[in-house]
Amino acid sequence: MKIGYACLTVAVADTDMKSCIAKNATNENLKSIISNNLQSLLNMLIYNVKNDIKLLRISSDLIPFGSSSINKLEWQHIFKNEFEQIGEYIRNNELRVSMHPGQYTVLNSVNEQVVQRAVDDLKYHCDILDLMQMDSSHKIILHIGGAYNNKLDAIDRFIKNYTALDTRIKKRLIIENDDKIYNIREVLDISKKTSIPVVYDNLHNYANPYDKNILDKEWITECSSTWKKEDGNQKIHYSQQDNNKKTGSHSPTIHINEFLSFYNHIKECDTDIMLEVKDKNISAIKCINLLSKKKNIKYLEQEWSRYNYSVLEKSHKDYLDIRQMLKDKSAYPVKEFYCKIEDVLDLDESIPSAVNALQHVWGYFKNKAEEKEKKKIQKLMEDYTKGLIPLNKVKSFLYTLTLKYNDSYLIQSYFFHI
DNA sequence: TGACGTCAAGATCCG
DNA sequence: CGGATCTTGACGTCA
Repeated sequence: MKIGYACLTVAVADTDMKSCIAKNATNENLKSIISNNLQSLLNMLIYNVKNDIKLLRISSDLIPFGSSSINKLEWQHIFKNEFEQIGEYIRNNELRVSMHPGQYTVLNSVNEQVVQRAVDDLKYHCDILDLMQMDSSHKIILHIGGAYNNKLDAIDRFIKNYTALDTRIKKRLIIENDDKIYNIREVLDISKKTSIPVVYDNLHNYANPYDKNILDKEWITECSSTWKKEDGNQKIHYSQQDNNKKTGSHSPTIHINEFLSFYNHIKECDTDIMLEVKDKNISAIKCINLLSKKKNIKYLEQEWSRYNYSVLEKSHKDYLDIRQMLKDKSAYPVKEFYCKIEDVLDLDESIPSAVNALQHVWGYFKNKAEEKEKKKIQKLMEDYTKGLIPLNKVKSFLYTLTLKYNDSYLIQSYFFHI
């Protein structure tokens, strides 16, 4: 079983995807952006290997306007070697990658131009995986599309347009239930007619159920039979509801207890799990450590080095409690560790606690900072203490110092990002 | 015609 | 001038 995250990282250096707007899409500009993005992708994969993250969805933004005539660069040729190098790295490390055109790639549209653009977009996504020389277990996931007041016709159109696709695309394509239009029953029915593997998305099923009484596990089991040997291991999407937002909105982080009960419910299915969550790699590591057979406290210590200042920001007492929790080097209190962190991060802001954490972080710079930086942080801290400015003003200045002085400990800290 | 979702780029404002 | 903050872009469907 592999667990992964989608498209981008939080608190990982040199993994940013750059882009541009149409009017700036000159060959020169595109070349520099693509070069950056391929290097970022490789850095992301290297980070994933270091952190035991075996699954990644590659951002569709890898090549700006990749499926549009706006982009006239022959990027497939220019960056052939880079793609091959990335593919080799993926295979050598037994990673699995995927791509996912967004809601705006609509294969079953009533508008032929929209369909043509969707086909072009699928080609573009397929080109990337083909250039990396990835086998057909590395998938492209697609939504069914719109309903157009006539779902039966719309489904027929999907099947017809799917059937007309190149074989190289068809063997990568997989479909998922969405949160508004096509529920899992309908997607499975489409699969019956087309043999397309089905990805079950638990939150979409919650938002757009076929039958509320049918359990996740039952759907996942039914989906498993749509996956053939050459498709690789069955995949699902997993996310949790953000209770402060509308139904179907992804939670900021994966809550460990809720994940664990889901996992225990479906673990015999042994699927790969793509997490869809705001804090990306952070939740992936959390879930991986939770289920890891390695059970070595060094992994929790490493996580602690990333979370510690966020905890200190909320509560000095809880900071000490967690340090105590990690004292026994033969133990692996993974559940208690993450539950405690989730609880602490949920606490209300406390100005004295936050100031304490800010001063700790400032400690990394106070000897090398310039005079004007010393003055600025002093002013920011005073203003924050008086309640004149919000906390993130101070944190964002400390983050610019982190980047400027390139402090490797703070760069990997979650303090500036959660 | 705006909302939807998503992210970074671009534009603008501020000291 | 640099940095912070607000707005736009890019996509298609649906109310």
